[in-house]
Parts: sequence; C-alpha cells; structure tokens
Amino acid sequence: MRWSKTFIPTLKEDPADAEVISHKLLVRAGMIRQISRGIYNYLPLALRVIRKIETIVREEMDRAGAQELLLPMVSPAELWRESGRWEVYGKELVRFKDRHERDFCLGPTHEEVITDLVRRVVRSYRELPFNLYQIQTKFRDEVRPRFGLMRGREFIMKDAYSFHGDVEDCRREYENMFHAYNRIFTRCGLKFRPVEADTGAIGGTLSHEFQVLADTGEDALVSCTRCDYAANVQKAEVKAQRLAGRNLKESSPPIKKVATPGKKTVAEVANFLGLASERFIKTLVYRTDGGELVAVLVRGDHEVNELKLRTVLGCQEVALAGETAVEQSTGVTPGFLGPIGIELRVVADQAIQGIRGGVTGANEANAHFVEVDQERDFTPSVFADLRMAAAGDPCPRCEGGTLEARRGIEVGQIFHLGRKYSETLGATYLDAEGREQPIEMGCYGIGITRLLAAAIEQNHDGNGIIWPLSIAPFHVLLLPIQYREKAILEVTDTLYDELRKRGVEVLLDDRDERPGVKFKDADLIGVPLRVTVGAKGLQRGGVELRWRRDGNTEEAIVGEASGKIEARIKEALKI
RNA sequence: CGGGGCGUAGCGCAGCCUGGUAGCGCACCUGCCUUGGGCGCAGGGGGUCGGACGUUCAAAUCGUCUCGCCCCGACCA
Repeated sequence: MRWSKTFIPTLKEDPADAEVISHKLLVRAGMIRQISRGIYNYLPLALRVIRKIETIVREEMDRAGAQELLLPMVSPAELWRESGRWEVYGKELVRFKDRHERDFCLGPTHEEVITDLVRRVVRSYRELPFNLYQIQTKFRDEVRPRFGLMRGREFIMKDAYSFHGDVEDCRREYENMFHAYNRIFTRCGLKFRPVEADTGAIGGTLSHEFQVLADTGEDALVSCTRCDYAANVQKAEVKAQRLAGRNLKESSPPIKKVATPGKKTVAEVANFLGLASERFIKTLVYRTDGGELVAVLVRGDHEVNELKLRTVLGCQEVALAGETAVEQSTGVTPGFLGPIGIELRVVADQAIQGIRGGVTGANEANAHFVEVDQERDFTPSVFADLRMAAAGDPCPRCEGGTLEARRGIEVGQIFHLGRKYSETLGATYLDAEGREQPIEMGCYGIGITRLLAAAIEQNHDGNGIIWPLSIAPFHVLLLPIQYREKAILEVTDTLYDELRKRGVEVLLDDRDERPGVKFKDADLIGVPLRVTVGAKGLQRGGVELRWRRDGNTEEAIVGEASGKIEARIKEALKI
C-alpha cells in the first residue's frame, strides 16, 4: 500500500477525550475515531490488525475442531424471555420494537440464539459433540463505556459454544479450548496468563480468564511464583494458615478498653495506639439481598472479598450497609464497631480464628478494646475464607510458593456452562438408553477489539505503538527520504515491488513530507521493521533496516535488500 | 443513577470571573527556501462560540433548560 492513497489520519497531539494509552495511540495513529460514546469507526489500519487477529483465531479454532457460523445480531425477545434473561439482563440489553411492535434486542452474547438453533436440530447422542463459533459485532449498552476499545458498547467478539452428551466430554472440550486459547494469544505475540475466574452472570461451574499482562489492566490478579496457579483476585483462594507467631501468647491479659477519640480507620487507630494493623479485627456491616445486616470480620490489613462473602452467606447480593443503618442497628458509628457484644450475626475470616492480643472497636463511640482473645471473648457463627488474596500470601496449591500481584486485561474467557441454558431452553437429546437428557454446554469468548487495545497497552513506548509482528498492520514500512529524487525513487519502487512479490506486507510512505514527519509517523503507527532509503545510505549502496521494538539497525546492500528483509520477517514470524 | 469536569476553526487550547461582536499553536492554501527525527520566512482562507429560551442598548461571556463528550463511583459474558 502507498501511504498517500491510504486513509491514515495521524495526529500530532493526544485527543482530548482519551485517557488510557491505547485509546490515545489508536486515535493518534489514525486507526479509530469515535462516533458515539463507546462506539468507534475502524479505519483501514485498525481493520488490517483486526483481520490479522481474526485469522489467527479462525486458524486455531478450526484446528481445534470448531466450526464457524454466523448468527444474527438481532434476536427476538421470546428467546430471552424463555431463558429469563429478558428480565434479568437490565438496561445493558438494547431493546427495540419492529414495525409490528414486536420486541427485539441487539445481541450482547448468543447463548439463547445458539441453544435455540441446536435444540431444533439435535435429537440423538450420535449427533454430539460439536463446537460452533462466530466472529461478530456485539452490542452491550454498558453503564459506563470507557478507555477506548477496552470497554466499548459495540465491539467485535469471537464466541464459541460447545454441546456434549456428558460432563466428561464437556470438560475435555474445555481443556481443548484452554489449549487453543493459549496458542491464539501466544501467536498474537502477547504476554498473558490464564487465571481461574468467577463465572459471573453467564453462570456455570468452571471458568478461566485469559489476561494480557499490563500495569494499566482493569483486573487484579495473583499468580504463584513457584507453580502455575494464577487467579483473578475475585476468585483467588486464601490458604488457611496457622496463626502468625506474634499473635500467639501463652496467656491473655485481661481485655482492656482504651480511649481512641476520633480514630476511626484501622490505620488511624493503629498509628494512635502504636500497634500493627495485623492485630486489628476489622468489623464491617453488610446488608444481604434478604435485608439482613451481618457483621463481617477480617484482619485489619485484609480486605473483604464480597464474592466469597456472598457464597458464604448464600445470597446473590451484598453491599456495605451504610453509616445510618449501622448506627440504627448497633448504636455506634462504623469506626468503633467490634464483635464483642454486637447484636448481629457475625461471620469471620479464617485469619480471625484464635487471635490473641487483638484490637477491636468497643461498640461505643471513641473507644476500642485491646488484648482481645478471640477464643475467650467472642464466637462468630462461622469462620471461612472471606478475604481478598494479596501479594505475599502463600500459594493455595503448592508448598512454599508465594503469590505475587499482577494486573491484566481480560481478553478471553472460557466457561463450563453445564445445563444452565439447555435446561431452561429445553435443548435435549436421547442417550444410548433412549432417555432424554439436557445437553452439556461450554462457551468460549475472545474480545477481538479489546485484544487490539490490550496489545497496545502492553506494547508501546513514548513514541507510539510497537506491534507484535504477527498482528501488525504491515510487516515493513518503506520510508524514502526524498521520494521525488530519481535515484531514491527507483530504488524504493524496485524494493517495494520485490517485497510484495516475496509476500512481505509493505507500506510505502510515498508522501512528500520532511523526514522528521515520516519518522515520527512511522514510530507512531508501530510497523515492526522500517526500511529507510536515503541519499546517505545509497552513497554506500545500501538501505537501512531498523526494528521498531529495540531500535536495532543494520544495513542491506540494495541488490540484496528484499531477500534479506524477507528472511528477517520470516525468521521473526516463526518465533 | 450519584458526584465532578468540558463543549470556542480540522486538532489542541486561551478568552468567560469583570458583557462591547473572537484569538493562539498545529494543520490547511500560495510563494520562496529546506530535506536522515514533527524545518524557516512571507502572504492567505476558514468559526451560527453545542443547541433553545431568557436578561440586556449589546451575550462566547450572565440566567434557565436541553444535547453531547470525559473522569470518579455503583455495574460488567
């Protein structure tokens, strides 16, 4: 492609409405433009990257035995009413009526549609298993779209759904997809990590997220330094530990009430009393979806994991009760709560068990208890894993490993769905004994456009994007310094033709711009290999090859350049 | 939905508080010059100041309403 004939509107300055680096660079590199909040135009350069990613995804999905199809973007309300999600999904589901006043929605995901298709076809176990996927535009009316392509309302996604006669086979396919996903993200040239994940609103029993590692990621992860355990902090287990020695004392001195005027947070009280925050027992009051208020205890240096709390309390929703509700139910403001004498059900994190020499609120204003001995002074209704895992925790899976904290961008997630949709939508088959059974299902998603943004979050520098070669819009940027000079033009055009014949994807910057402008744009759009043709080099009979990622350069003799470039690209693509 | 911020030329911004009919940089056009990291000089074109209503002799500026966009929070296959 010739730059002058390609629509690449680059920008010198950051757009005012962009916050994160991938958003800024995507706009500045002339790849996307916003048309409405969370909705973007994909310009030619972006589309080339999208196609590259899609090709990798297709090749690996096909290799893994899945088949591509294409479901409609619009689906009828009846299906969603049948699954119950018409009511449950809320405003994120964009609904509209056709001219006959019939309800429809834009598909935010396609479990209903695919399950409907399959239930109309499959009759026998002989027809199972299979895995169907599509690459398609989805629409979710996100509460708050943000960060450019990272969280748009409209986005491109690959979604796959598999159907099986039994759980074991469904698990086998889950493993199959797990490996396919590893290959896909590896081929995309990304540093990523599969992590154990919560199943969320999709439902199901087993799930992994594929997280592209980037400090700017929205998701917090923990991973073991020793084994391959990794999990979203939402999901990460905390290993039950024996008490830390400093909390153990042979005998407990009597409990003592101390004045802590105006000191509400753990940090304030710890500082005021000169005691470490691990010795604190933090008391938080949550309201369940049933309306009950529950006191939740975690150590002062720990955070409550609301997901775990929901599971332990057996409810769908929990939320901090709020100051007013706390005062009404306990007679004290949140900063001075404690488990001793509180009139609420008390649940405690496992780390609270057996604490001696602890500190808690005294359930009266401006006072705390010290020298609290859990076994002597209070008994929660249950001890459980209720806290957020944190860096430094011992690994829950191996001996001697330690968890470290990472941040990631979720670009894929796989689920073992089980029978959730097949049961509600009546997708069944007859087994070998002639009994009707609900189909076992799995589903597997990859956010294509989010992957594009994540790749940039992970691969950029102060000058712009640094594309991994496998998903770069072009392999080579051919940059003549003075394209109107005959000698340079001839060498450039010859090289351009030869490279194209050799199957190298090359963008020729044929614009009549000053070198500085071209170099800056070259760095900005991030094409992996830059080939500069200039008078300086030609005097020595050569052109300059320069890698975007590390700035390494080498000279190639004009006559040998195209062969050398092809070799370098092929070599780099193999890795 | 709650909180905060911003809409002025294609892009990035100033002007608004204290009302008097719009400016800067980049980009764009013309000419000269220059050509290995966003050149230089000279000249030039382009804006119903997001929209509506109001106050006023007079509104980018003050008031009310409205639309759009951004950030934080709640939310999220």
